[in-house]
Amino acid sequence: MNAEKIPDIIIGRLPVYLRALQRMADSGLKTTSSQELGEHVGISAAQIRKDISQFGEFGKQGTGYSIQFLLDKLRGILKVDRIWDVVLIGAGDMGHALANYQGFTNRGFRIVSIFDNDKEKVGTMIGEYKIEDADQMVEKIKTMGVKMAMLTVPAPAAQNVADKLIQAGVRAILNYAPISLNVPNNVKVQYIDPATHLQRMTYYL
Amino acid sequence: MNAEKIPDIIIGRLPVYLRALQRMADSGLKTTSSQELGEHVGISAAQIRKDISQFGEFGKQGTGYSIQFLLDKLRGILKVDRIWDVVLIGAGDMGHALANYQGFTNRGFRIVSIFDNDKEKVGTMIGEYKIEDADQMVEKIKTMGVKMAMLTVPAPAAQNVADKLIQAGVRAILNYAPISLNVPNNVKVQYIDPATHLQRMTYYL
DNA sequence: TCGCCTTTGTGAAATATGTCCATAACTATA
DNA sequence: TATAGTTATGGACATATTTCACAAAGGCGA
Repeated sequence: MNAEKIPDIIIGRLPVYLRALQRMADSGLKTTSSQELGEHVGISAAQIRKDISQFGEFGKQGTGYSIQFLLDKLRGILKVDRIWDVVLIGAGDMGHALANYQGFTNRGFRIVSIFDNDKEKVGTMIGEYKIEDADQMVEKIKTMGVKMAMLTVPAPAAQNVADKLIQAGVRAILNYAPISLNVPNNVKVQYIDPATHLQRMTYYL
Repeated sequence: MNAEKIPDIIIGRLPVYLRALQRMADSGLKTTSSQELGEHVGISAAQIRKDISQFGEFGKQGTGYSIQFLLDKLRGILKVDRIWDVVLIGAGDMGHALANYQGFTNRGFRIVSIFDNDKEKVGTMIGEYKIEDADQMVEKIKTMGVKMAMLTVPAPAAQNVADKLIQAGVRAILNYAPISLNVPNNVKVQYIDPATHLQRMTYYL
């Protein structure tokens, strides 16, 4: 119905719905149902309906959901109906992979700067980006007003860099360093650590 | 008390504890408490105690936990007290970054083969690995008996490759392709999609 | 228009997860 | 040995999340 307090776990599923709906739209479909969407993303139809109904009545009985309408609504809810500037810290292998990744732009994000503290790397190019000096990171982030960062520095440096990012005004960090970050309540962190993800599956093997 | 049926959500936290404990051990600490560990990983002490106590009485009242003992126990529970062979499918930028990543070996994993379907790439090297032909993927995986795979192919190819992996006996997939995979119940998938992770945070900005 | 089919939205019930707290166990100190 | 200070354990309690099941609404064909 309305947006009192939406649990984070629901927010976490919306990007998955969004991704699946985008694929359906791309393949020319116009409508879908909670049943069909659920089969695509591996989530029960009831849960999808409940999740969506938190934000309004977006479906039609007997018909299901208009894909384009639902896409627009979800993008609005997640605030990816705009382009977010993101900075990338760390120009190692992972930094290169992210800098070259073509999948950000049509999903609401744009890398605006890449920083590294290795003076050898500063000034060199990654694709269209010139690597900037980490010494100027805080000032530049403040100037640009960037709120999101991707962190691909070595683990021992990560907390220190995160502190600086937060000081510079960053409020959301996608952390590739294999370490838990200590951040204030008003800062969000998402963790990507392949070894951790693999370890989460071995239990079941 | 014991291992009747451990919720997946608990299994998911164990690798995080493991990672933090490993860091503590590396810095020379011998014991820790649920309180201290919780501060490191951002989880309440009560929850950590409850999680750990699912598997046995690993702590000592008044003292806390022996870091080395708890490390051993967690590794045993997660079955990362051994080395798992992993295949990497897709030799793009992300595949390169993973192939060069040094963080797998001391956390229980070893990349044993890299496959790509681009004949131009087959035979070329990534570090110490020679890229192999995807046509022979199924057979080779079967021969090696590999149970885990990392998937870094383009989204349109991912489901098809996943089907082949499963046919070859793979039971756990770390999926970097931005698409939900349809897999049988006895196969585990973990998703890594930077755009999805970023979209999970914009809601709060 | 009238049935019949489909599908949503949603309270209620069922599960699952997280927190609290009383108790017991251990350390350290005197 | 006694006492004070820590800390794990585990059961009770509180919250959160998921599933169920059904009324209501829309589509479609006769």
